[in-house]
Amino acid sequence: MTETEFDQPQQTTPTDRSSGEPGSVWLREDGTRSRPAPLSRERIVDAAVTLLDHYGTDGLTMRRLARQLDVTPTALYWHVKTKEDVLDLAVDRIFGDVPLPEATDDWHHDVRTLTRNWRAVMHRHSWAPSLIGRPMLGPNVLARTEYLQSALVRGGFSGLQLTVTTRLLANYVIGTALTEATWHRTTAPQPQAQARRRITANPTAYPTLNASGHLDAERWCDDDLFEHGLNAILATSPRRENK
Amino acid sequence: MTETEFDQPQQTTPTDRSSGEPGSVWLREDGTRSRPAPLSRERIVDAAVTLLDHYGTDGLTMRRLARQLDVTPTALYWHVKTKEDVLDLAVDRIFGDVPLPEATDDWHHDVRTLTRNWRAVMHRHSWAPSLIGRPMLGPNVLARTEYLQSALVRGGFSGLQLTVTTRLLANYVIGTALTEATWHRTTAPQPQAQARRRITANPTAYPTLNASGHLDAERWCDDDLFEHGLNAILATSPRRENK
DNA sequence: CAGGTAACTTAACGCCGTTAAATTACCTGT
DNA sequence: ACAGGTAATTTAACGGCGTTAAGTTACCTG
Repeated sequence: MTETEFDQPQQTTPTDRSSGEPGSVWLREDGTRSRPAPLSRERIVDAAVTLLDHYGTDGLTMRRLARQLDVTPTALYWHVKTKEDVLDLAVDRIFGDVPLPEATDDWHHDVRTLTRNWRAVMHRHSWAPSLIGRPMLGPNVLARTEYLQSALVRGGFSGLQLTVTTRLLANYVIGTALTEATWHRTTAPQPQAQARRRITANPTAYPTLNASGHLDAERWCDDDLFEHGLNAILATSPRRENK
Repeated sequence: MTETEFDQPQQTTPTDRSSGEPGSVWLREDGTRSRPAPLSRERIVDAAVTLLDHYGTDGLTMRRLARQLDVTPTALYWHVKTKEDVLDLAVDRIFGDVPLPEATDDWHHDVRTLTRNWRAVMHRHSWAPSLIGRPMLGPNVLARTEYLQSALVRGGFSGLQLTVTTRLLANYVIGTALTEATWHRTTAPQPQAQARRRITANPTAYPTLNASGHLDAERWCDDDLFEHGLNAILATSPRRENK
């Protein structure tokens, strides 16, 4: 970072601080990656995702983020208005990692592939699901919604049923990712064992849980359970055109 | 205000302090009831829920919590090991507010009522959904799961399908509550309008979203959408015994 | 080479969660 | 009645946090 003398591209700043026209933030498409390391919104978000993956939500700190970028904490505030911005951008960033498969004539397959990819990304960044509790309005999020709805339209959905099924699918994925991430992050076997003990200790209070094999966590894997739930949703198709 | 707790004397404490024997804190010998209002775990959780309802997740502070209880911040740490404990207890507390309706012979109706109540509680405490990203092992949470699964068993579910449908329903409710709480808490019309503008500005990027009426947020109310999604799930029953 | 602005640093404020030690309140046994 | 012990709370303090205001440097332009 010592060679700062000869770089002329000087991209226009991506920050519309405090009064710029909205949306200009997302529009930047410049490909000036010849720059060594001047610090930019993208680099900040990249580092943020790295830290989040590594240390979790509580582990992301403006100070730690700055240290990782060899910069003073306050330097971040030139490119970003607040820490919440960083989180919003990080969420949308990983949504951009969800591959949108090419649309086929089998819309069932398309929906399955999209939701599978979506859940996989959430699973890879287990901090993300609980952060979805914030306005999901980034371009990557919107692109995913667009893809999902277009597939459903191809499947014959429209009107009320289209909206219902879109939300049903999205909320199922989100809820699944949230609970799975929680359970997976609870590496400590202690609370799980405690809960199990509490259930088995009170067979009168939890008769069904004891009898249904709900406790055998390893009985079925999460992937299969998710897939079956997805099939159940898709079985409510308005028509039976494909497949 | 309303003392709805104090039952379930046999349940062991969900959090044991300092790796000691579990339950020592909760373990209430009947003789120690004479104290007027000294500060207890219950009072702490009550105040925490109040603060969360009023100020949101970020508004809950150990110091503010203590101030509300006319106590020094550090006094809380006698009854609670950490702030995370408070959050866990608060989540389980509001789960206790979900009424478990009396089981009827119409299991569809029972499931609908339970999930409706569940979603209503989440809607009343909009901070809760994003906090579900933590081990949900409290007694109230387990009671709700027990009720849901018993209803499904009555409906003829078993084995894999039972687990699949349980998760499908639970994750649908959780995801719905999370997204709805998010959207509802975003009182600021600015970001919503921004997103809408971005969608309408790029009709080629978001053709379906523009054509499907996805933008007309007021076209259908959330309650109806949730209910229809629920019906779609319940339509995948294994048998058609009731209704 | 002067000036202006973009990018970053220095310094500081107030709040946060949490610990350790000191202090008070309360019950019990003699 | 009083000594002693334990339960409950306070006093004091530490380090880290997000963020702001003001100062400083780097760099492009004229």
